[in-house]
Amino acid sequence: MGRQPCCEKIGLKRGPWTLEEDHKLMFFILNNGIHCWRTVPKLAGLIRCGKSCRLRWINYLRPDLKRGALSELEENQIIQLHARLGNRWSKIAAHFPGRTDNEIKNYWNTRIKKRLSLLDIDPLTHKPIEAVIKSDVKKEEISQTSEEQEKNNLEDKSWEKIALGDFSLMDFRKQDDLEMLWKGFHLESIANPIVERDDNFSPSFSTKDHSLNPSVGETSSMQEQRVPVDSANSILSWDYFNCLEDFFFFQNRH
DNA sequence: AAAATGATCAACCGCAAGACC
DNA sequence: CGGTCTTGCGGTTGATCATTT
Repeated sequence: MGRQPCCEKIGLKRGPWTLEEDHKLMFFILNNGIHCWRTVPKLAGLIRCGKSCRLRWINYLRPDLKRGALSELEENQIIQLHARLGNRWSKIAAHFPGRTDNEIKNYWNTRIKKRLSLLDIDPLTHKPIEAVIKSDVKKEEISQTSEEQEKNNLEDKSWEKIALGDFSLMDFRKQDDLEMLWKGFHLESIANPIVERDDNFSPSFSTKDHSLNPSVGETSSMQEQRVPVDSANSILSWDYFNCLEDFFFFQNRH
């Protein structure tokens, strides 16, 4: 016997929520809290499934939601976190109070992915696309000469400097140099910007926690457990991406 | 002005994990 | 210990709005 559906779907309303539905759900949750999503629609007088109500609450109605576009700082943090955590959107969202996993996932898919692609960075691996292709080829090669190794080390060192914010080595007027470094760039090994906190980190953006007492939200205790991930542990600055972006823009104009 | 195309994001779906009995 | 239920997650879809042709 297969699993039963989360709810009886026949006759249930689907699609965009109306203002009236939002009011009903919000009024119910703020007055009663959530004990079982399955029972919420019935008790709140909604013709929706519990899953739909849960999603609506988490992604839209929660009082602690942060509205508006993500800041550049947040965007940079998302990129760094994605490099460490991959597509674990709920884990990433846990670092951004008031933001939802859905929001961050959408932002990644519609904006950051494109931005990285424009910079020839593979959004999956966070490595330059050409380097990814090259590394695949290299896997098939049995050995590498010491001379080549020495050259690669030098290239890596240069990127390390840049990642650390030391632009003194870079002469952006020489595109050849830039391309040479670009090819040798290995983001993952250099950047490693965020200490893995998966296991000891605060519970994810659990709706259970704050939804049981939505008026309180998660402002106090949960936020205290969160560890800011911005500058402290970050070796790689997004500034240098912007710098490259500006550089290419400048080059294309001339 | 209309059609085509692209961008955005809310909402849905199926699956997996954990809780419960 | 196994079956069922509930919740949460990540991938995907499709409606809507904006921009381009």
